[in-house]
Amino acid sequence: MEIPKQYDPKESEQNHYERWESQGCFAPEVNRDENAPVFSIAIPPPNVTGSLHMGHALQHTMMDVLTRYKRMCGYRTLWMPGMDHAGISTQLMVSRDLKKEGLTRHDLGREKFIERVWKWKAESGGQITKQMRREGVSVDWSREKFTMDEDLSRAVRETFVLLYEQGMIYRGNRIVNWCPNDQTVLSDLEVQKDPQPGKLYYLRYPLKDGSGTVTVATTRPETMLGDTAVAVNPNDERFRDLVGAALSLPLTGREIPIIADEFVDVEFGTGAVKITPAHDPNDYEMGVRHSLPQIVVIDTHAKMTDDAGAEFAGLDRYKARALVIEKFEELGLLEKVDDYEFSISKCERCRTVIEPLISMQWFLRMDTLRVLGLELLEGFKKPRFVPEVPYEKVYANWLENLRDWTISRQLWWGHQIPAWYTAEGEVIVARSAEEARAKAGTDELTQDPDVLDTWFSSALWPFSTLGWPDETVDLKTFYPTSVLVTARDIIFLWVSRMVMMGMHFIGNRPFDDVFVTGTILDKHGQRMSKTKMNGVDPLEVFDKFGVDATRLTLASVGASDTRWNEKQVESYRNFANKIWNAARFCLMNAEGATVEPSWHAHPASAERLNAGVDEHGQDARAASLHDRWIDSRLNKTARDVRQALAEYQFHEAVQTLYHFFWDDFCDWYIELTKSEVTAEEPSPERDAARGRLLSVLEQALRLLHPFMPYITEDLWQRLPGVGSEFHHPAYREAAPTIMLAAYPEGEASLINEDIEWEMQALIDLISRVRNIRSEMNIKPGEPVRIMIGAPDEKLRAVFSANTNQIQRLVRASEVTISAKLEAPKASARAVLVGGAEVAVPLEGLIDFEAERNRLGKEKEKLQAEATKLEAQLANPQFAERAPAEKVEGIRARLADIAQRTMQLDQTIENLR
RNA sequence: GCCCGCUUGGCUCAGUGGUAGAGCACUCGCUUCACACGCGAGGGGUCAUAAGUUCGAAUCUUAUAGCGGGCACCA
Repeated sequence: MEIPKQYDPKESEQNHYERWESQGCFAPEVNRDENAPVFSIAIPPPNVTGSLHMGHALQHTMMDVLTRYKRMCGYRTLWMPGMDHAGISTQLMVSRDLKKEGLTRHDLGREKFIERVWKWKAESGGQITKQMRREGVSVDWSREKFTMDEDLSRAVRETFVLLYEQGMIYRGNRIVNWCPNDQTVLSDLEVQKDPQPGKLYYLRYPLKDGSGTVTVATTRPETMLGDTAVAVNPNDERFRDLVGAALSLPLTGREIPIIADEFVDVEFGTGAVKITPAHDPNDYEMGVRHSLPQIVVIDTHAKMTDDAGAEFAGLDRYKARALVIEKFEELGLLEKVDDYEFSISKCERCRTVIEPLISMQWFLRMDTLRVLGLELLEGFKKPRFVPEVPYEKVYANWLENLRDWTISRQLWWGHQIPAWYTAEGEVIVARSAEEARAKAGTDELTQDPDVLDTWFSSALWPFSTLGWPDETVDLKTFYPTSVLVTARDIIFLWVSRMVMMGMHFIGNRPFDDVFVTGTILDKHGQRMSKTKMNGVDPLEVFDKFGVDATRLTLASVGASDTRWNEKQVESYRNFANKIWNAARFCLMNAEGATVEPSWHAHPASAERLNAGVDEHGQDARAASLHDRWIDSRLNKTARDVRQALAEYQFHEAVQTLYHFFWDDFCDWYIELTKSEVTAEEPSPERDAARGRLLSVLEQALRLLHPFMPYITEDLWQRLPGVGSEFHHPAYREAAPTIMLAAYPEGEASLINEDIEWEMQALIDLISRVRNIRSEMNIKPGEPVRIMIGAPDEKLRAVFSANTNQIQRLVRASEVTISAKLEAPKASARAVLVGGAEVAVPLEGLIDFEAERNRLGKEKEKLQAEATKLEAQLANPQFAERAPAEKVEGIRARLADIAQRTMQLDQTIENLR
């Protein structure tokens, strides 16, 4: 069999995904066990306009690891894919295309425009789904959803109608965040505060009676044209006598009162605040409290209205600002202008400065909904946030302070609000136009032109995708989902809303756990963003290092933020290559052997392997130390990986697998089994060793598969003897694939600490001798004799059973083992565990002084440790209060050090 | 302003109340019949600073500094 020396990720990435998908391996129906436990994930639907970025790749990797792992464990597994219609983004993107043709959406009209958007979606939308296939995600594409699909739209209308009927949705004239560029209202969460240097203007308002002026401070002088009061704190001595007095508002000739309100901060500015109820959220509230009139002076295009006065009408808000200041200066009413840094609200999408406006919009009342979320959290600890700190607190805190949600948007692309108006202005909310006409008793209806906030439909995602409002099998089976994997920036925008909607409509949480991933930063620690152009394209990383290596890198990010480090991907690329070459070795020596499906699950295997050391080497088939050792290590690895994944410790799982495969399997097991496996002549022993090697590899590939789907499948398919009988029992009928193989159990009975201790003694021996070779500058090809002294009988047995291996791994010509070491004076020595010693006779090669120094250094190290331990032991309170096992451990360690030190002393003395 | 997180070898990061870990980088030696994307052997950190709790703290508490993030109605 020809296998190249270097792993080519592209080839295996091309060869398996299509087969997995077309054979239905991703669909839960592949599982034929009716009683199988269920695992489900709803993907955070990417925007239809989007393309794959690191954040997606990160989340998708984690979700895929979990999904593939659970599937291999026999769960009925559904990872639901889909996309979000992304109202504003998509509308803007299509509008931009139109602009190139010199058109606006208004030229086309609503219907044609929407047709155009659908056309765009069919042609170039959803690029990301192709890119996701490259990632290897095991989502069930046969169930793919889009938030604007008819069934999901129906769910949206249903929820809207129900919420309206329940009095939770209302329409009202409120102050809202308005984007003058996008020409739509935005929710609080779509607005970003940007700190900016600006000016604080101090304006004088004359008292009507001419007895003086009151100075107010403002960052937005143009809004003074809409002022309807000046407010002071009722406890402010300075203004006590002025409350109730009238001011003459400059430039307008209007008369406005001075009112008292607790809200006013005595410390800030002058202590007197101008109140513009129509153009500031706080002023709006205060206006409502004091029944102040609302004068609209800025329109939806951020231009001044006629009510701003003839001089200002039609001016842009910033031009108006300059003019207001100019006028105040002329009138001698501009007291001063200070430099001032403050936060300005901007549209998250287009960065235009938000204009607070009073506008008729639809709102969703949050008072009862947020209580549902809080009760679920406080009463049932659901969802469980991982990591719990800080997200649970942040989430709870946000729910506590939640305000009503502005759900209408002045867009065309989205779910049009299912509300109709009669000629008389009566509001009819219905599931369809027919229902509305029936309810209204007339055909003369106009539907509300607005659409719903994109996040409204996203909030329904975990159940709308499963068929709600119908009571489908999918809904019953897969809701609540098992876990939500997401970035922290949409905890409020999305996570909390899914919880509230899920509780309200299904009466149950949408997911058990929320795993919040870290963020991948650029190498300077900055967030990756389009505007900064500092993003790393995952597809380029795939091309350069392979998908599997990238996935390992991403899985290692876990829950904390990490700077992008290409070196790390490179090292995992090397790991993939290591796997490739280990398998290459196994396959090059596979003749006469096959993988045994029952190898690890065989009822007798544990018994057989733990039958005890066969000191006579009678059972050549399975009694070797390294065979039983790799078994123990493999099962411990499986156990640890399972545990790590249960706690979403992806990094831990990757580390465990990496070190098992590279250190245990490649560096030791393959090396120790090589002499058996590479024997020239066929023999039952050789073929048995080959079979064991292949079986360990096969198990290791299964362990790695959730993280590295491509290379593991590629290699697994090449193993002699693999088939559907390797599958988890739930998948026996499916065509052979590693993705349906049973995930190794991590059987406790196969984890054997005695065996691991024995193997560790062997590893130590080999390492110490190699160290001597290296330190003594013995040429790699030069054979040495080694002499081992071991008073412990068990250790002697371990070493004698492995003399061949020792010879091979340290290039020894001869290995002698005795209870007491009697080596020539001219030897380099090392002290081992259990009072054992090793000596390498080096006639003529050894510099006695250098060797004494080398041993002296080792002794110093031991002494330093002993000093610390003794001090600890000498403390009477330590012996008294520390747990007995700790004290015992330290005593034992000290005894060991004492023995080694004594042996070192003797050795050093002998070298004189 | 309030809240939170981070600060561990040159770099990127794990970790933990009881003898400091990995990968990369570095040093030395190797084309040893799976792999130079490799093999073997090494060097390197008083775990930001200070005080406290404890028999014992890098790990818990508090304060400080630097960095990062979230929230907030300061005109």
